[in-house]
Amino acid sequence: MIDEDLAAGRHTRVVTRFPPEPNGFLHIGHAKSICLNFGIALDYQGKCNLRFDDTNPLTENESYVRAIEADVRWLGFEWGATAYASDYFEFMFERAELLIRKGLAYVDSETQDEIAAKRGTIHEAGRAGAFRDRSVAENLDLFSRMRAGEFADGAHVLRAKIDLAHTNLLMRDPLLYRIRHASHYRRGESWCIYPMYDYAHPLEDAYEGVTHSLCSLEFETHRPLYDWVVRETEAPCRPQQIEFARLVLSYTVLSKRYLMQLVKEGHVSGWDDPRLPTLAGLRRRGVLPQSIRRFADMVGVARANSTVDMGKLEFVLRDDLSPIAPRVLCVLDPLEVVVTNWPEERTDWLDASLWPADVAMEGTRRLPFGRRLWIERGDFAETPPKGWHRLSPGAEVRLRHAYVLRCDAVERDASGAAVRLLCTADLATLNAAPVGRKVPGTIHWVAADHAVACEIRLYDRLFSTEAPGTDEARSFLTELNPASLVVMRDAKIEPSVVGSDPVTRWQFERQGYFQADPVDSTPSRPVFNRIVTLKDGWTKVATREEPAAPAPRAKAGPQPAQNPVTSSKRLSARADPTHAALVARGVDVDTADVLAADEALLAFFDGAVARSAADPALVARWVANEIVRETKTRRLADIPVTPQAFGDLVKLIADGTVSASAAKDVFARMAKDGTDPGAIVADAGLRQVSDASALGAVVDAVVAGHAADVARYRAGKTQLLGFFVGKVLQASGGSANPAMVRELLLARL
RNA sequence: UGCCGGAUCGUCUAAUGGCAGGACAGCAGUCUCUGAAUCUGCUUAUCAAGGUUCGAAUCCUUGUCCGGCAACCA
Repeated sequence: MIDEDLAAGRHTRVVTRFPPEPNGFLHIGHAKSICLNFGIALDYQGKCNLRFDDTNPLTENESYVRAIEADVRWLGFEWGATAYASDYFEFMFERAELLIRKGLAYVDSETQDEIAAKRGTIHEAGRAGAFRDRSVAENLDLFSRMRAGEFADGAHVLRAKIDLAHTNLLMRDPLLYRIRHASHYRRGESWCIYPMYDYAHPLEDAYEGVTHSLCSLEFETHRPLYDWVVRETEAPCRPQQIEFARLVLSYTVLSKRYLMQLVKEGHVSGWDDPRLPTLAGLRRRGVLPQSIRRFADMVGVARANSTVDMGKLEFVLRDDLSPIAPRVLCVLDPLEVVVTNWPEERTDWLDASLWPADVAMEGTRRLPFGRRLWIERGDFAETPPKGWHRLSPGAEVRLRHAYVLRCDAVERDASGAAVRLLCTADLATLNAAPVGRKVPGTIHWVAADHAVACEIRLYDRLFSTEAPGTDEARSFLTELNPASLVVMRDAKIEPSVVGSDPVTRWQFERQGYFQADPVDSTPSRPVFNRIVTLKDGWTKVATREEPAAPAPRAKAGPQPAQNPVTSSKRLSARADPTHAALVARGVDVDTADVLAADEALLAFFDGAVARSAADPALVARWVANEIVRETKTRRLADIPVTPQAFGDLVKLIADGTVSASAAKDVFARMAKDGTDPGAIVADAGLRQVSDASALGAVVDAVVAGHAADVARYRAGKTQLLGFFVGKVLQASGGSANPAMVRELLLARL
């Protein structure tokens, strides 16, 4: 779209903007918009402004401005000077006066309720209020007194004078300004009237020379108003509003209202709670900004509402972290192991690689090994399930980077729970495979005497349902995942990690990716946040014994065939004598439905038939397809094609001078500039070639030139026929007789 | 029920009227001192019915379903 605008000369450079309102924190949905806007600017070597849409003094403040700037910078984008809508108030005011002078805006002194009542409904037109026809002079006077502070809040508003009967409610004299005696965080008391979004936003864009104003789908119905403001205020440039679908992510919420409620009511620890999808939360959790950017790229931009699977984000997180996260050992839920064949006082320092073979990084650390160890409680099972690869009585596992260990005995507490494992290490297995047997599993561990106690915060999805907040019957709070935060206060980590650069993202082997909490972690009491888990193939296997998943939801079967006679629209159309007359002339009923429904179209058809002398059925088909398409974007009268010219075109088709596909190209040009069809055909060399030997040569050339594709076709990929037809048509400049080409190809292939 | 949008694998997203492709997820296998990663292979989609066309996800018609819109919020 932008390419088109540039090509058409509508713009010479691209300017976009990201326009947050400073009344909340940015979340990953905003990140999508930021990446889009800044990304387009980067792609086209244009620029993207960061502009605060601060036109409502009641909810906005400076701290949000700072937080938002920090978030955008963190994401990795740069901009010139930060812009503020509140800097344009004077400009907006002047343009409002211009509207008043043009008779396109007026001061309305009715109450909010009266205005709402008179706006009408989707079924009824609105009614004019008592003040709609005030004189320009009176409006100007009132408006300047509004600004001067002579009136109380709500006493007057400035409204655009557009159309109270407009089918789009937003066009029914929308409010432009309201009185608000409030202190603005930047302008203080200097203004007491504030512009509304629909008025302010287009002017902000125009003021900054924005070319493409990207916003979310719900503003679609605002576009006519946006265009109206740009046009009628005679704005310095003509920005174009383009809508796209906002991001919806499963298992979380992305609405300002919900996020605010979670924070205000203390369901989370603050805007930067690592469970929140806010950029502040994601950052504190340890997420890399590049992952957010990659995720934004991955989800794409479209105009269809959709919900992106949280799993996609998690994939990017893991994928970006794996190559940069050193691997270390940390036991979350410790269970004591005594290596009975290891001397009491002896500690060996083992060299252990920080990186797996598939990561192109090098480095090792010293890992202590002693008689007492911690292993993960979950890695031991008294009665192992089928397929268990870990420790159980009598069984062996590999201790990562160390020895193969066998469990000989289990010590239990009064309740029978295991409290200590007595094990034997096979001392011949350091950096060596055990002899005569396979040890299926490897587990992580930490030497008890050198372990550092730490706190681990395990974050999971904030909600346990896929689409929280969509069930009207209950509060979204009931959908919170009670296990979204699990704190392991007694975790043990290997000593090498302590004292490292706090921004390091670690992989705790077999657990996930972690980073020290930037707020709560101290050298004496390290605290780590889990960024994301590792993919877990075992729990999947272990839980698979459940009853078989329900059959995929039944695909909507074929809908019942339309019975033409049951469609009321068609029924009435067919009762029409015009319809009957068309059918009598040979036009098929479906096409007749289309023509009979529109008088202008019918007249056009008649004109074309008269000129072409061709079969009315053929003319009707071409009118019903080609002309009707053009009328989607403009009125029939605005199409520079006369019924006569169209009749000429159909004549060319009817007598075989041009093929149907060439005729479409011809029509496209006619529709653009009204050129005579005969001239186009001559000019572009579209006269249909039906000479078998001439076409045969072209077909042979194409077949010879695409040997690989020919082989695929012969191997059964018959869909390629269309590809070959296309190639031949292309080679002939669009003049070949397609039906004949097809025949020839079929014979050759 | 007025206006405006939208509909392609389970999910997200591509395809000047010419090979329905990619990613995630899933499945199977490979490998493994991380049940991770890697590697290999596989399954799965054009909302429906008509029409136009040599050829339709794409154009036309009708219908179905979904979303948005009636704040002195943005």
